[in-house]
Amino acid sequence: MPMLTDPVAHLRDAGLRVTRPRLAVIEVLGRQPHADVDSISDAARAELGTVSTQAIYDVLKALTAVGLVRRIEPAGSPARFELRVGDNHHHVVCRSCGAIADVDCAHGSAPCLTASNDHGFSIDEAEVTYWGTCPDCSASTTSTVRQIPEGTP
Amino acid sequence: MPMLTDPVAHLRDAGLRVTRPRLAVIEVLGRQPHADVDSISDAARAELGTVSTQAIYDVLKALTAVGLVRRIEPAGSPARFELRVGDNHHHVVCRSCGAIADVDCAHGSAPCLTASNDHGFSIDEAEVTYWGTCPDCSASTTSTVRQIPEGTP
DNA sequence: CACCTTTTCTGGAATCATTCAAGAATATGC
DNA sequence: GCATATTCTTGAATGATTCCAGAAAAGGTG
Repeated sequence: MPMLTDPVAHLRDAGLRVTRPRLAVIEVLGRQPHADVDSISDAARAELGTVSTQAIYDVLKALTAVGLVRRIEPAGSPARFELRVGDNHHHVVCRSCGAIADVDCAHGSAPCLTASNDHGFSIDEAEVTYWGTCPDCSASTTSTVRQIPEGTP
Repeated sequence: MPMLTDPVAHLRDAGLRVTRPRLAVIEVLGRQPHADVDSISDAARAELGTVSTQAIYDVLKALTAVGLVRRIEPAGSPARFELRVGDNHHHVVCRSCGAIADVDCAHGSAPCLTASNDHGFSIDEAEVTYWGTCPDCSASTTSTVRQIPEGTP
């Protein structure tokens, strides 16, 4: 992962000051991709002892603005963040537990960007969200939805 | 638009009671696709005289649950709703003004659903959001950002 | 057609994520 | 080392959405 080799250098390259909260956030995102603000705060606090929620929001905004971090926001779930990796990947979101995983689009590096360039919009990005059920949730909900315990005849 | 021929029948078919707020919401969505809750409330109130915000939310939830209405939620914007049409279309969202337009995916009726079925998720829907600039915003921001009116030499 | 049950609507308050504001602390260039 | 611009802290505000309990209305039934 070229992204994590030197967070300090990456911050400097982006013209951002190197601060402890920023390094902590980057470090956390390296370990937990798709984390939400809450998880990031918790993990960062575990590392630094204390960080304000504002600082986390500000850091994420700054990192997102320079493109070091990417913000994803699946419907119905708070914003999540991931280290920006060069490749053009998308996400699968679990309908029941909200888990997110990366998915490389089947069409190579520039998937689906060829919308029938409708309505005069100039399109610069195609974001694909796959909705489904994650392995864990599939396992616990065998076929249809049945809450009745096994032993009930 | 087969969807609008008889809202009453559609409600009945879906097993929902026919109430004035529901008819109003459907009627409004027929005229303003991609409306947010606020616009829907306003338009519905203009028609019925008075409707509580709750009623609007409840109606939208009920209609969405039975599939008569589809909820879309582009990042950074409140939820928007559209009458569920059978075809599998996607949306272009304008980055500066938030305008939304429908886009038929270039791949026919089941676009991009062929994600490299990663991580064991069972995928049932692919949602594509195109991000760009709408004609109006493109026009007012000619090349770089310039607010200077045309007549200024 | 009147009645009864279920579902829906009203009004008000609560929640969650996110943002705003003003001052204190800190990183960086000279 | 110091000055200054940027970043972090604390505390409160905002906006969308949901929860709650009671009043009203819809639709099937006798």
